[in-house]
Amino acid sequence: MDKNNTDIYVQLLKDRGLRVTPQRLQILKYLNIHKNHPDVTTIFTALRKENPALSKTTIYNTLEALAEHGLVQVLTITPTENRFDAGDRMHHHFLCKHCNKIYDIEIECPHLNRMLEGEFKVDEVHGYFKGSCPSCLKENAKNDHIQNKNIKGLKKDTSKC
Amino acid sequence: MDKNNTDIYVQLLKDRGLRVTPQRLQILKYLNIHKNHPDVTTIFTALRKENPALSKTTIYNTLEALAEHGLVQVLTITPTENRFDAGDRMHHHFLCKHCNKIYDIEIECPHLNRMLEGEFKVDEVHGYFKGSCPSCLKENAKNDHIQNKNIKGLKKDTSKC
DNA sequence: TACCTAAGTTGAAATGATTACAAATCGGGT
DNA sequence: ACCCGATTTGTAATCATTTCAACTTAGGTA
Ligand SMILES: [Mn+2]
Ligand SMILES: [Mn+2]
Ligand SMILES: [Zn+2]
Ligand SMILES: [Zn+2]
Repeated sequence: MDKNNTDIYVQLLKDRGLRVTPQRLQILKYLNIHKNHPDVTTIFTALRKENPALSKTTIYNTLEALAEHGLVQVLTITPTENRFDAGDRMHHHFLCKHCNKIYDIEIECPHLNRMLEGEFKVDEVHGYFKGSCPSCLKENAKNDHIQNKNIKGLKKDTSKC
Repeated sequence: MDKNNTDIYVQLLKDRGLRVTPQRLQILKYLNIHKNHPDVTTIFTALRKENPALSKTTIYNTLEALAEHGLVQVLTITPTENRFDAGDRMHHHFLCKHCNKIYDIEIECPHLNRMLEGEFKVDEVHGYFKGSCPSCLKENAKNDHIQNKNIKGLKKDTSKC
């Protein structure tokens, strides 16, 4: 449960028959501590500080291996780059199209049972919302007061609950 | 209702204050006829045949404009390229990770009301499932019989209903 | 109808994410 | 300590998307 303790990550890898390497431990630990859904470049830039020899290719290779074994999730919520999340617990996500931040959304979902009339074999379930986050809405309201300049695509929501 | 009649697309554009251009009509009609969630290159390759001067940049520009006005949806279901869908009716999608096909999934979803405790302004709701489609499952079973070679990541689903 | 201009289109070049590949290194079993 | 297949690394493709400036056009106006 101690996210800073390397031993648990060693065990997670061993349990899955994956070799234990410093890079895998590094990346696994990073994702479990930083729950802000980083992209490859963000992870790379951060981890390179403690390990200057780290290669970006390793980040790609490692994330692919970890994802294949259910240790990380790949979020395809952005139109451009993949974002990553530790663990395999399904939960919903909200992407703010202004600041590009991804928020965890904890709501009930009847689709979690991962079955679709038995015809498809479902490995992953993703629930994505996109729009404007509270912080950007607030920022926009402030600017509106000063100047009549709206954030692109930011209009009043007229849907009723 | 006649997907081949250009007039309805002209009207859709005019209703939104968008200029009516042959390229926009072409793309709009294409997406309304081909409901297989194509990517930019697929659209480009297809439309180029009837209009050799068409530019890929125009596909990007047009899709962006149409998406902004709710005439098309951008699906970020694949890790690599964006896929597109006509209209703005929300529905779920299934991505087969073997053949890369995207299926429409018609199921009830309680999140369609597009509100999240009033804190976020939700513009889009996406429900994505990923796994193996019936066709690929069948194909895989056949090959398994001949040779003991499994499609990568294709394991038995043990979830109960 | 002829004209004007902002909006749209085009193609080439830049950018950025991801993949391919081959050589160097390393984990873990003997 | 040794060995070998797995992993890491750096470089060079590849591929989707964006930028940009010149050219063209849709649609409003006289
Ligand atoms: Mn998350
Ligand atoms: Mn669809
Ligand atoms: Zn935001
Ligand atoms: Zn398939």
